[in-house]
Amino acid sequence: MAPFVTGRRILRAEFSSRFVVTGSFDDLSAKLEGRTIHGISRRAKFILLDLGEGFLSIHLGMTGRLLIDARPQPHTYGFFELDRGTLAFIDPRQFGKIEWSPERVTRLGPEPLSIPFDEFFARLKARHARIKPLLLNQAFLGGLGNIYADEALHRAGIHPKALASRISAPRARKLHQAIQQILSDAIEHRGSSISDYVDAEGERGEFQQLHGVYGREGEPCLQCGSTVRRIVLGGRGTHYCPKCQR
DNA sequence: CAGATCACCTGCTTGC
DNA sequence: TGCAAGCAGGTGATCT
Repeated sequence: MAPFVTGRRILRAEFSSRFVVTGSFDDLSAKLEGRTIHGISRRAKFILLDLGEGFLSIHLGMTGRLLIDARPQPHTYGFFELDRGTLAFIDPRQFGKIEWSPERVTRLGPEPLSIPFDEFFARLKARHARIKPLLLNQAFLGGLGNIYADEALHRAGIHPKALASRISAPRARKLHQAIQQILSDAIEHRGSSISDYVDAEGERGEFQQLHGVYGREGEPCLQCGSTVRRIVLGGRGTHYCPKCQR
């Protein structure tokens, strides 16, 4: 998306969901219209448009899409007309968020792809919590979601209910590597498209075909052949191999 | 503080 | 065929 939006001016911005945009639509439009997009970046799961004196934060939630030059379609709750082209935010469930310079972006934990092992291990040791829900806690680590938490734990051979503070250094090392590997691999395959996710051009990802446990309840573990199980942990579906993950 | 439950939404799948 | 229940990639409030 960077080559498409960098240096573009926002001519018009329109919003239409009280759930996606909290506060006044007109106030947000007024903040955006006429500004130039200096750059685009990512912090955890937030897409950030750098607008000079502030930034626009876009979170895709579960079903959000941010599309370049999309055709008109239902559930479009944010629409940006640029000096060249358009951006559309589409989100059927409206769990996504569009916000102006929100505080919450500053309260996120370290980036999983750049946190050093020593810091990761120290943070683990400080927590009396089960590892799976902890990995999903965005204040602990910013950016892991349900799919990649399950996949990373599977690659590392760690049970999702393991207590974070009791994970040994060698196993923490494996987990740290597994998290970085799974994210790198997923990015290389352009993400996991289970039902809704597409990139800015509307293209689906392919990584869902390489999931080891996520969405594979009742199927054999590709490592050992045991049956993949699904439990609920912290309110989230959790997939793991009972033999590989102790 | 950990963790469970619920709530915010729509839409698809499953089971009766 | 129809309908209700269950489930979904996220996050945050509230209660125990």
